[in-house]
This record gives sequence, C-alpha cells and structure tokens, in this order.
Amino acid sequence: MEIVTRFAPSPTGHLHIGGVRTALFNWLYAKSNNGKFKLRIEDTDLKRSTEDAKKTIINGLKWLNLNWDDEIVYQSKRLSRHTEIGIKLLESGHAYKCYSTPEELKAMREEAIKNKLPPKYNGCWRERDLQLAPSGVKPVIRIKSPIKGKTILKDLIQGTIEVSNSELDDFIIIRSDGTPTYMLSVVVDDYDMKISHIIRGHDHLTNTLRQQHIYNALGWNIPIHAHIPLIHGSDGSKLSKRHGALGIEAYNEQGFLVNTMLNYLLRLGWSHGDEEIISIENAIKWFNIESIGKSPAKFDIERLNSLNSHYINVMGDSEVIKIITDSYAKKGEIIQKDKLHILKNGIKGLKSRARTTVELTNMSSFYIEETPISLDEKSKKILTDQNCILIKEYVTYLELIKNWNEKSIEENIKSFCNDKKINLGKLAQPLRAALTGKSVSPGLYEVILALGKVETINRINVF
RNA sequence: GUCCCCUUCGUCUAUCGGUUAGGACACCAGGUUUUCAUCCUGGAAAGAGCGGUUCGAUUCCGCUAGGGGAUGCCA
Repeated sequence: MEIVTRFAPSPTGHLHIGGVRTALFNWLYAKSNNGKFKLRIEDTDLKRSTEDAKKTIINGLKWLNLNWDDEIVYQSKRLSRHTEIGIKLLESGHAYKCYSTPEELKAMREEAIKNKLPPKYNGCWRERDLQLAPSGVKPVIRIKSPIKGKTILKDLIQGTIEVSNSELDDFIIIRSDGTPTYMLSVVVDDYDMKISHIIRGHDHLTNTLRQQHIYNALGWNIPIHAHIPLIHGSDGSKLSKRHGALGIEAYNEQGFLVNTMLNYLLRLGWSHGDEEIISIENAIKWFNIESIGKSPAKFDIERLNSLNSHYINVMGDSEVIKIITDSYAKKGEIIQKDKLHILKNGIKGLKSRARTTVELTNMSSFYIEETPISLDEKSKKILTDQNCILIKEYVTYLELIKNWNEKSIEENIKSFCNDKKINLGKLAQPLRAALTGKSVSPGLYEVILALGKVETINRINVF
C-alpha cells in the first residue's frame, strides 16, 4: 500500500503551531515511508475563509520546507462531487431527508441534557413518511447511523476506542441550502485523494467515529487514523496568543530558524530516547507513530529559545553573515565591503550570544556602523572625560602591536594596565564603550581584533 | 449534563514488571571570562490519590480526583 498523508487546514486565520506540528507529523510519516504528503485547503466555509489565510498557510509550509506532493486541493472546488455522493447516499437509503428546524433541534438537545442523556438529534424523520413534510421547510440530509451496537475506532495512537452508537446521532451531510457539510466533504476528499493515513488533532476523534459510518455506507475502506494529542498553553488550557503562541509567520519574523521550529515541534509529543537535537534527516529516519505520546504537551517558549541559540551557534559563519546582510538589505541598506570584512572577523562572538536572528542583527550593528558610532546611555556614562583620556593614552600602546592576533592584543592591554597600575576592568569597560557603543559586547580582544588596528584607533580618537 | 481521552522533576520527555527513576530546557551554586553570553563542573527537582493483580509495580487492572477534548445546517 502506498502511504499517502495529508494536511487539511481551514484558512480561517493564522497557521498555528499546533497545525504546523500536525503538518510536520504527516510530512515525516510520508517521507519516512516513501509516501506522499498532500495539502488540501478546506475552504468550504466561505464566510470565514480568506485569501490571506490561504497565503499564510502556504507560505508557512514553504518556509519550513514542508513541501507537498501534487497540486493543492481546494475543497471549495469539489463541492459538486461531495453533493453527488450525498445524493447517492440518499438514493441508496443510507441517508434521509430531515425537516426538523434549528429551533426544534435546540429543544431536543436541551431536553436531553435535562434528562441526563446525550444531546443529539432524535432521528424523528428517519422513518417518517415524507408526505408529512411541512411545506416551506427545506430539508437537510442526514446519514443513517446504526442505532444498536457500538462504533469502534482502531487508532494508531489512542488504541481502540469504543463508543456506544446510542451516543452518536444521525448527523447532517447536506445542508438545507444543498451544500455538503465538512463531515461529508472530508470523507469524499480523503477517499478521492487516496489518503492512506489520517494524522490529525485529537479534537477530531469523535468526528472520525461518526465519519466511519459514511465510509461504511459507501463501502469504502476506512483510512488508518492517528489522533495526536493537542498542544496546550502553559496553564494547561487551550493554546492561545496569551501563552505566547503566535501564527507561524511570527516566529519567522522574530528570528527563529526553520531547524529550530521543526526540532521543537517534533520533540513536543514525540521522542527518540534521549535525543534532543534532531536533524531533519534523522527525523525522517527515526519518525514513527508509536513514539508519539498520548498526553497533551504544553508550549514552552524557553525551550524554543534555547534550541534557537543552539542552531544559530552551529550554523556556518557565511550562513549567519548572509542572514545579517539580508536583513540589512530588507531595510534597503547595503553593508560596505570593509564593514563586511569586520563582521566576518567578529562573527564568532556574535553567534554565541544571539538567541534569535533578530538579536543577531541588532547585536552586529556596531561592526557595521560608520565611525563615529552611536552610543547607548550606559556607554555614554562610562565615557567620562577621565576615561577618554585613559583610552587615548592606551592608543600609544596599541600602535606598538606587531602581530595582530587576539593573544598579542590581550598581552598589550595587560601590559598597559600593569604599567599604569590599574585593573583590567578600568580600561576594558571604557574601551568597550568607545568601540561598540555598548556596555555589553563580545569579548573585547575579539572586538579589537575584528575591527582592526586602524578602525580601533579611529573609534578611540573620536573622544 | 453525556461521551471520549490524558496524568513521571516547573516544562518537554526516557523507562516497554526488578533502575540509586535517566536526559534536555529552565532554576540554583561554583569555575572560565574585563562585561554579557557561550562553555565546563556540581546541585535541587517527579511517578495525582486509593485499592487490587504479582515474589515484586511508575509500568497491568479498577475506582476517585484533577485536566483536556467532543457534543453545530463551523471546519
């Protein structure tokens, strides 16, 4: 059997990390089994679906390299096929017309809850003579669910789930306006797309139970299901903005790397022994549904930060520099050749400090700025008249350095402090302020080395 | 209300009946560092509760509690 998975978001808002994780699991499962991963946009709710949301989904998946096979399927374009199947079910006696009004349905539910019974449609039109149909009421079409026995779902993650059929009602497959409902459309599309494995959120579990009856009525094979646990916010409630969970594009904007997002989301609910840093190659090699946990996981931004620092740190220098130059280019600024050279020399210290690429770019600014550079408040305070005299005095020592490397710079600074009988910090802090405009920076020797002798002296002589 | 699911350090998790219950993030302490960060070393930190089954339960079963999901002419 060919493995075919799918990701089927509805374009009604942002692409959330829960959705991305679902997409990732489907993608990985397909990749690790030489199967196909398909994308279907469930845009049948015309009131809530937007073009922006579609773009967000597509761009998000593209950013993360979760590439899909074949064309994107837009569910809205397949409505006639869905109704066709709905009518077929009606004609074959597996479905029936129901004339109950929304008010009547509401009353049924309230009554059921009052009597401690499952709230559901009571099936009154299931066998009723259509002669009794009220005039002026357009019927919906409902599936005939079995009344007796139970419905069993064999789920790859949840195990065997059994629910008594008395809990499940005859749900609507075609609305009174003639359009198919989600419950029907999904089944038809999954069938037509030859989906072999449906990996989706746990919130779909009862849907799956009910959808099985459509498959059965049509004599179609039921795909294999795996319902993955939901992602919760830090307080255990439904994940929302207030937990720091944003649309996937926001993580890109905030400077999180693709590797970070994939690694983080993969480890949220799935594990491979003690492995924490997992490359996409290994993820494909190792991914399996059995190792997906059953309990919901909480979203933890600290973990994401830490993974991101790691991935920035292990990135190649040229790659990191490209990120910086790209972000300057975005602002319409081009980094001059000499500055680029300085940046390359100082990239190591930058990498180890940055937690996001946004931080990285901000941090690198002092290497790129023209002298005189801007000073932050703290560095202004450090640069007292006295300190300015001191650092200028140091220039005479600096000029003596013959071999321009970190070690000789260190020795040079130390010998100056020795001769002046001052602590290293006395010189280092003002020097840092003058050279970087900040009170916090990469190692001073590294900064001086990266700037070069001429630029270092220029920056000091401004004061 | 009804049905379904979940429950190991603060967080993500390992363990597939016998372990000093392991790792990672975060946290704390120390070291390295002129600063901050990195890095290194160490530390504190967990089986929801109660009953079974068993020679032995975190692991299997039941109940309770807590949490989550579903319960739409939304998807």
